[in-house]
Amino acid sequence: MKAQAQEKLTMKEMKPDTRTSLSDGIVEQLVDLISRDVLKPGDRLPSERELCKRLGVGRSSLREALRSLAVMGIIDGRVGDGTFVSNSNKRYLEKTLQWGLLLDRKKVQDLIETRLMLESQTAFLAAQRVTAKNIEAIEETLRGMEASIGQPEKYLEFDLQFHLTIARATQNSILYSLLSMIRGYLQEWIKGSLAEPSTTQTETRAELSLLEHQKILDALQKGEADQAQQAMTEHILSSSIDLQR
Amino acid sequence: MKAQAQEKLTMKEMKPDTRTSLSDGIVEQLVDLISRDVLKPGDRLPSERELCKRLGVGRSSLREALRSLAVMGIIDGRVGDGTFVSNSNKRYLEKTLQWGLLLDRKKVQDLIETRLMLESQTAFLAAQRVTAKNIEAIEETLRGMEASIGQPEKYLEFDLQFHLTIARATQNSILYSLLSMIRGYLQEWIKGSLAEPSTTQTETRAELSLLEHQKILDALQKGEADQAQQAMTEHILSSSIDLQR
DNA sequence: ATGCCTCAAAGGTCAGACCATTAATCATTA
DNA sequence: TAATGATTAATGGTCTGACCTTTGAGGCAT
Repeated sequence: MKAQAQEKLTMKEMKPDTRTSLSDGIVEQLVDLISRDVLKPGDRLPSERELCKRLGVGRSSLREALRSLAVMGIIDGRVGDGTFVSNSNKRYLEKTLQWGLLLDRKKVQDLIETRLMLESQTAFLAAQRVTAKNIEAIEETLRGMEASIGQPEKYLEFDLQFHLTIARATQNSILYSLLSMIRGYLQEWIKGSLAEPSTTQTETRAELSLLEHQKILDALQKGEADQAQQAMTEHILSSSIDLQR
Repeated sequence: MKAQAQEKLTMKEMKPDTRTSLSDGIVEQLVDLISRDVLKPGDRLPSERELCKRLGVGRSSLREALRSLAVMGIIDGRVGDGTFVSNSNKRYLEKTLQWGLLLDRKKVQDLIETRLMLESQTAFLAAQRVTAKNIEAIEETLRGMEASIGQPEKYLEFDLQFHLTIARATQNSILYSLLSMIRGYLQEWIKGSLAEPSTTQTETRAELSLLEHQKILDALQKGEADQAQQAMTEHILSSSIDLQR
């Protein structure tokens, strides 16, 4: 039928089809509210059903809008509790970066290589920017490793935290995010090949590993960037030997 | 009621609550399909109703999953037609810049820093592994840059391809993937701040840029890894000056 | 106070319906 | 025959109302 097509269409100023999808419109409204600080981080949004009535849209559309914001890391839903504005919004990059990497077929060799690149320079940066608090946190993880020697599962976890804490010390969130993902993938792979017999004695390997970590920590404490990078490089190469196959 | 709570819970190996939301599970499945090239860019997904039946989920959940992928720029829905896999590695932000505010200065700085880390070492690796075919492709992009001087849009595109082609030359898909994403984000940001007046003459800047790129190519051709790394580092630092602010 | 129970409200999911848009098909016309 | 217009089936987009599990708060008994 197209009712308005029957009127004389004067052709003057026909809107260039500015129709945006409904849920996108909602996203825009909410982003606007948040960017104008009407909704501050930590705030709780009205319930979905409430928002539906207020915005005059169905719950599907509303939920798709919320989903968008959640993917961007702007809001965060907790079942049974409510939906909240994320404390640190702008997580969008990390989120999509994460999914993006998921798109890749993960080859262990490539992962190790990339990890070496990133983490050696991460150590360099960290040595320059590390705070007393960071050092403390790193020491904590190292103590955890010492305490859990002989328990590979636990040890690996502290190992992971050791490296991530250093990454955090660079104050570069992108870097942290990337390393976290790469190491995460490797972690899974490592666990999978834990049972396999190692060429070197596990005990000896752990002792060596501890020494290497200690060396990295030393360099960080002294703020010796080059030294930290060197120690990290050696550590990663050394610890990757068992994985190279 | 909690049926299983009534059994003797032996506490051995209780899963750390690994339950993920249903739609996130779907996202993972689809991402997996795409990453394994079962679904290639440009392909059309089965209709939503079809996917529902095949995955055994309701349409809401399915749609929320699709929404996530759409926000990330991985798929693209066209009403009345179907949903398609984005012929991608390009559409990252296109949508997102509308919601603005997502890229703050700090993040851009982090991106540049991370890019410098990755790309300098990428040049190093590429110099060792580059093939004749790679060289040819790189030369191609360089010619494109020369030809499109004075047309910032086009020039930027060839610039991007230049760097990505080098990344591809490392034969490390993870590396390529990461650089592609990082550079993609920066690209959008650069475009956004294209109109702003530059301190240096655009012409002069372009000339310099060409020289820098040529220098990198030279090093790659000669297989001089250190030299390539050095040239790349200088280039990135130089070209980032206008962005540092 | 402490712990347990109940219950209302929240987000998550489902099923079925309707709408607007699109592309393909078929019928009409010049 | 070729161009044009109408029909139609399928698609994504939206709405509704229902049910589920989880959560936190308030009341109850200990």
